[in-house]
Amino acid sequence: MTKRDVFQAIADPTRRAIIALIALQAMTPNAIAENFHTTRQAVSKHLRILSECELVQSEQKGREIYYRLEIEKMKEIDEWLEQYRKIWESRFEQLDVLLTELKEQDNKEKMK
Amino acid sequence: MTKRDVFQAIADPTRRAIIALIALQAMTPNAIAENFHTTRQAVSKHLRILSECELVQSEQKGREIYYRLEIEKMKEIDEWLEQYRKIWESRFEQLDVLLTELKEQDNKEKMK
DNA sequence: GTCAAGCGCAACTGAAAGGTTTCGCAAATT
DNA sequence: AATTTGCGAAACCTTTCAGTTGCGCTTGAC
Repeated sequence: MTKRDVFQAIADPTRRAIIALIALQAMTPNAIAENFHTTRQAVSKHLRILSECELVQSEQKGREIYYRLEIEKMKEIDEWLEQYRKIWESRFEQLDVLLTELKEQDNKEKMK
Repeated sequence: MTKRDVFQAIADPTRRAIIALIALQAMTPNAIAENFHTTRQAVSKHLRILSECELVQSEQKGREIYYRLEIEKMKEIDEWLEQYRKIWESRFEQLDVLLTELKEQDNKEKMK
């Protein structure tokens, strides 16, 4: 019900571990819980939070429920990061220009 | 003192706004607070959290303290995202292959 | 039909988070 | 020297969160 946030979802280390776990193949809550030192219910709660922000989707198979990562949603984080990537890339370019200039200067020195 | 996490730091929307604000130029707590509907003290608390995980660095100038974004630290998020970026890029390639095949098939149809 | 397995949901608990208010300190202003 | 300004830290309050326990529902096995 509460509007969940992707950033809030990935804030918890257990949830990031769950994401990593189901990234390649869908898993059931029990199977996920076996990988941690928590109960199935705790995992279930995390899965609910991940579902609410659409980072995860579930599919019922008999009495089992498989959860899989909605990788598209991860792009949202990537998009947010993009603005800062631009900054550090531009700084790197500036550094690169600086290094190139220094190199050229150094070469001129050697030519003398 | 408490070991802070970058992911926890960016979980709060106010902190993300602060990050965006000081990304291009360092600012004082008061100047930052003017942009939000909170007190300087609240901003100060956020800055402390951002400092603890080294996302932000401060520099004293007289009685003012300027906070600037440590953009290098943002790469940590990018690195975490990298593993998932690989996944969605590989899926895109697979889709691309599929589309190409469909196109070729379509061309063959037209040749008839 | 009976029983076990696999779940989600609700209630409870302790800890942490975000915000406000108050205080004290240091640097600039007068 | 006295005052103002800019700040962090501590105390406090309220809300949220992560985890446990207990319960009830549905599905599959016997």
